[in-house]
Amino acid sequence: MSKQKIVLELSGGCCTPISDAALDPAAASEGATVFKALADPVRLRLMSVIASAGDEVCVCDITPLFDVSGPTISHHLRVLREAGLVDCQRRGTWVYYWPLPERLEWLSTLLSAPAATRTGTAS
Amino acid sequence: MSKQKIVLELSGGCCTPISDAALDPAAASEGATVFKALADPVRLRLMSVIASAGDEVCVCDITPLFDVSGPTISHHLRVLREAGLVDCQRRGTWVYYWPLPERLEWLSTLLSAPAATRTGTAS
DNA sequence: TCGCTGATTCGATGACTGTCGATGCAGCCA
DNA sequence: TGGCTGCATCGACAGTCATCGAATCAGCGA
Repeated sequence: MSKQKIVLELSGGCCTPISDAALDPAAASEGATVFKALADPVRLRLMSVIASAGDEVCVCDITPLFDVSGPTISHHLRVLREAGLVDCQRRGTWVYYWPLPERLEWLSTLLSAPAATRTGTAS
Repeated sequence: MSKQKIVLELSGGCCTPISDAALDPAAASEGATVFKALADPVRLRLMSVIASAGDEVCVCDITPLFDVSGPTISHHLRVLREAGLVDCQRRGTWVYYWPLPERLEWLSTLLSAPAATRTGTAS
């Protein structure tokens, strides 16, 4: 749970018709949403901080690492949360965040073999 | 640097300071740029079409697959090109695009183990 | 209960981005 | 050479996003 191994392989198929192997628009839209969540330096670092911690991280430990205001951090964390990349829980005064690795794995799959997602991408 | 199979581990240690394992801002900025290039449904499908073809693809074969105008396709292709995800060459009347897998591999690395990039990109 | 701290939400704003039509450039063919 | 086709670039515009300060909510301790 706090440690996982990811093995991925790039596939370089050579004979599949492009219109057949390509991502369908629905999967592309969902994928783009998740990529968009990581398409910001602050959010990418946030994700990195949370993921590399291996365990849950308190917001109060995250905020001082960045040069933006608290509300901005909160906004970015929400984007990551809505993208399914992290989840959080309030415990007393503090709020803790932890990564959801499945989503990252799904992204890796999308990157390595876009065609593979055609058969099952229902969220 | 260009391996075809990637095996990585998220650091599950309980004692690593998060600020130590996290992506440095420079790497985060570069990563965000590439993610941003994929953070659009049209571009993600474009990338998928080009990557899944396994070979170079003519723009004239790409354009009819999408519901946007030619200039828009051209714009998105340029974004992918500037992100280092694809490259192109004019051959006679037509322009051909092909994928640059190294960049996708680099992204996969970033996704699987953000901390791993410290050894290569730390200032 | 009251005040304090931590985190989120709200509203506003400046900057960026996706899209289009018009235009320009490169190459082919009659 | 002149006309045609394919693709890129330009300029404009509407929509989205990152960011902030102010306000609000949740929980703790005196």
